[in-house]
Amino acid sequence: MTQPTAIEPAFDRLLQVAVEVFAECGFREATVREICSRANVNVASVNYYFRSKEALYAQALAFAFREANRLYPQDAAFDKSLPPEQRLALFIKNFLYKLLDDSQLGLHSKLIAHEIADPTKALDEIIETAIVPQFALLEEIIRQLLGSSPDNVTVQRCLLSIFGQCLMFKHSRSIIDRLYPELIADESAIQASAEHIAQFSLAALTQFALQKVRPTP
Amino acid sequence: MTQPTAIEPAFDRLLQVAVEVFAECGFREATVREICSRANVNVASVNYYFRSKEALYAQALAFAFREANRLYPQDAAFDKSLPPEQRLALFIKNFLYKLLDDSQLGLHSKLIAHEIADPTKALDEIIETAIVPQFALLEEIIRQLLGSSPDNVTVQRCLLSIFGQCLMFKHSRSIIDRLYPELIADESAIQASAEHIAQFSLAALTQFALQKVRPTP
DNA sequence: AATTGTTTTAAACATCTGTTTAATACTAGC
DNA sequence: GCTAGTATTAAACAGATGTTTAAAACAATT
Repeated sequence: MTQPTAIEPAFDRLLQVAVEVFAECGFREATVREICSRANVNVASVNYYFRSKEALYAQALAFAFREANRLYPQDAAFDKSLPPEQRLALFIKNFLYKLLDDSQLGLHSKLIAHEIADPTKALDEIIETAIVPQFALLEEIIRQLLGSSPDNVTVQRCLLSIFGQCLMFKHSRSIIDRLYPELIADESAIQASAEHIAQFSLAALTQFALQKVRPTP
Repeated sequence: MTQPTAIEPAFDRLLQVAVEVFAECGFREATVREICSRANVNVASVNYYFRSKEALYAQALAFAFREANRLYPQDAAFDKSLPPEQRLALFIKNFLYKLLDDSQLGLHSKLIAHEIADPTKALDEIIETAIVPQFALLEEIIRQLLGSSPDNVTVQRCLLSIFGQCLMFKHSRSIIDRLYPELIADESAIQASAEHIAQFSLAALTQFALQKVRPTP
């Protein structure tokens, strides 16, 4: 029971609870009163410590992202000395774990999911700080696997194919929960799902690489 | 300017506008007043013709689904006399077109997208009537391509891989609009994206089929 | 033309929203 | 112990929301 007691200052409690509530409800559905109630704090505190609900949201987003990147860094996939096949598998696994972590951390991806589905002003900054770097890393790995300088749109589409497979588990979670719950039942199931995506994508990419060299004989 | 004039009865105008507004805003964010305003109708009309906002939403959902299935039927992909490769390509193309159609129709997929991201009571019925049949059809095609009775989880994961690639264009539309707008710029770009997904998936599936026959030598 | 049933209307209702205010409680620093 | 700055509180504000009401307008039947 990590209940936010008075031992932590109200500011911190507020920020932490805000991450939770915004992750659950999204910006618009979340209410200041709910946040304050859970943090055992007066309604006026949000406007006292943060300027407004919107400002609190921005700070909560930034906080959640810092935490997520601290716990799920992509540095293994960044290692250029590894073979690209392994880097791809590492990238996908880490990304999926980050997405599906339902502990304190899963909140981060829930925040993004809400933000993507129903963008607020904060989306542009999120894209810059969180999404573009991930895209760039995966793009580099894909180029290594495709070889022989493929055209940009092909790389982009392959990138979306891979991200799409991963994000399916996040954005369509409500469907998977009802139709295929066993695919995300426990950690080993999640790992198996990650390995599937890696195999599936690798198979497609190597096939693409072959076709590139020997274009439709 | 297909502005809803008084020529159509208020009930129909209301239903039509409701689809639009719910598609734009989702159930919770949409307001009865906005719907009535756009339909040139008094606020009380929603509760007069439909019992409540929620009942209006349910009817709007059902209406949009009927329209979508009327304009984008999956009957070509259903044709069992076609080779599975072609059925897969047809399925993906039709599905993606349905998703990305921004005319009167795209509204249908926006409604689902909102519903999946932020489920209401209506989700269960949507899953039954709209999603399960699509899943079943694609599952049948996948089984045909994998051959030799693959285990269920493999089929399920492949299915999610394919749907995930398609849904990426819907659920992460806000990101694609900003980073890769050329991939959905016009009809030919969308068709090319559909063909990419089909090729990508087919490559992976045939590879999987080979591995199944000759398991990791 | 009067009566009936159906639509439409403006107004009000009750509740919830983010935000503000002004008073109170608390906590150093002298 | 008093004071200055900070933190917290209850109450109120102004606006929006879904819903209801009761009166008015309309249409069709007799």
